[in-house]
Amino acid sequence: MPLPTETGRPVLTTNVVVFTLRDEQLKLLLIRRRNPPFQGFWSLPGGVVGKDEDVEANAMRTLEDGTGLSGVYLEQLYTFSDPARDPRERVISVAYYALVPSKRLRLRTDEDSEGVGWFSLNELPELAFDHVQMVETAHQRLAAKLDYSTIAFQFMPERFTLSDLQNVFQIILNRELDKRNFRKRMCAMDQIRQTSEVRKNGSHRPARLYRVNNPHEVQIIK
Amino acid sequence: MPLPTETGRPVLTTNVVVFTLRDEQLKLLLIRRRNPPFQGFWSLPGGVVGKDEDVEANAMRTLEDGTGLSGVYLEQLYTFSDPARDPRERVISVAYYALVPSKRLRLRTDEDSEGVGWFSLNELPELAFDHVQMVETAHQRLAAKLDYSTIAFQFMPERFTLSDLQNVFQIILNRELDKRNFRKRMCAMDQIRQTSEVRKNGSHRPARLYRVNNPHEVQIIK
DNA sequence: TTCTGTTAGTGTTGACTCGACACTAACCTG
DNA sequence: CAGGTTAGTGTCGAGTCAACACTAACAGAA
Repeated sequence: MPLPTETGRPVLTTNVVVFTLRDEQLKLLLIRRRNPPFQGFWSLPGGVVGKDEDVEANAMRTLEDGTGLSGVYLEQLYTFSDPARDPRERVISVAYYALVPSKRLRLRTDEDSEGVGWFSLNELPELAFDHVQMVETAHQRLAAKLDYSTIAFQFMPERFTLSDLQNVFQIILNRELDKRNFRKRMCAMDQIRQTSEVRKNGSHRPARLYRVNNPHEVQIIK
Repeated sequence: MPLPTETGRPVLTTNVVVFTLRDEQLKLLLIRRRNPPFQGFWSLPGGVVGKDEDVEANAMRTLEDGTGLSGVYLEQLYTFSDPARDPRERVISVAYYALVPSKRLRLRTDEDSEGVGWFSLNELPELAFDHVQMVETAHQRLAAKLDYSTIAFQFMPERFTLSDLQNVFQIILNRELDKRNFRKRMCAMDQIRQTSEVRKNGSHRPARLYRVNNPHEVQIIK
């Protein structure tokens, strides 16, 4: 299999679906396109992979440019390769998705003026290219992984309450969960530990704070 | 995001992990490399994606070249992009895996002389590039999907016995299963139907033949 | 014809998992 | 101190899952 000459090679890009939780909603990071095609449309952050650049490293860099964060959870999602997905010419995109705890994001209100914004999954604008498909695929994967991995903890700050955690699950799965069963399940899987601290949060009983045992690992359970 | 000039683009290829079941073993298709690098090593079939070619179509074509079969189950596995995975220059590979029923393959004994062969997963030769990693990833995915999809039926011929089917599961999972529980599970999921035929196979009770309800679909169950 | 070897085919039970369900505890505010 | 709000806790029934042993049907040999 001889390698082809440099002409005739498709363009390789990455895109990253960056999820976070804010205001009781699952949100994702979008960038407004300044140039054609799809000028003015919102799109997923992404970049062109250089000849000697690792694809995942490219996605990570894209993510850091968009959020200012490093060291967050990043996973390859799917490679999108429809020949017509970019009207200009053949562009193949390796899509990733990332989870960031909202506490680590600095909140900016003037995001839109910079052409960067966080959008609720329910209220997405029309997206450029095949990015809707990427978002749907990422959401499905995320919801599926809640069940059989410890991925949900990637959204959590260092200390959190069980109610916080339940909220995360409910938002991603888009349904309510039973409080007692949820707490039983979480404790049974032995991935979080009580701290000695509580959080006083208003005019009601304070909540015990927990922390994740291995915050930087995502384990497959079941 | 302006597209890069044609120089500086990485090469894009596909590789396909083609599984079949033969002689009570899970086997996969390998090709002996005629040229450097890794000259003389066995490797997964693959091809270079042309500028205007769909990646999946390329993988499908690769599969047809290797097996003479079309219309078999093919699924994207992962995109491998380590900058050092090809010693020549930057080559990115979108890996797929495929399942073919052995009944549909014409069996050739002189395969090795053609530089093409079926190898048991337990007795793989040293493989070129990062193809071992592709094989392992594919095997894991396959085993996982047995549990929550109807993928196993892709290995079955049109008519088969429950013992045949149990064998397929046992070989892929590499452990024995309980006959009665297995049969209960298979019948319960309502994906196969009895035929009126039986297979007389030797000096013992003949076995009822079954067929798959939707042979061309792989459904997610659970 | 009968006996033997071989694979096909069939149900029950106990352990465990999972979801439904309601009340008390602790704090703040007025 | 009464009322409002969130935190925190256990039981029971249903369903699922794994373990387990014997009979049925055929071919070939005696």
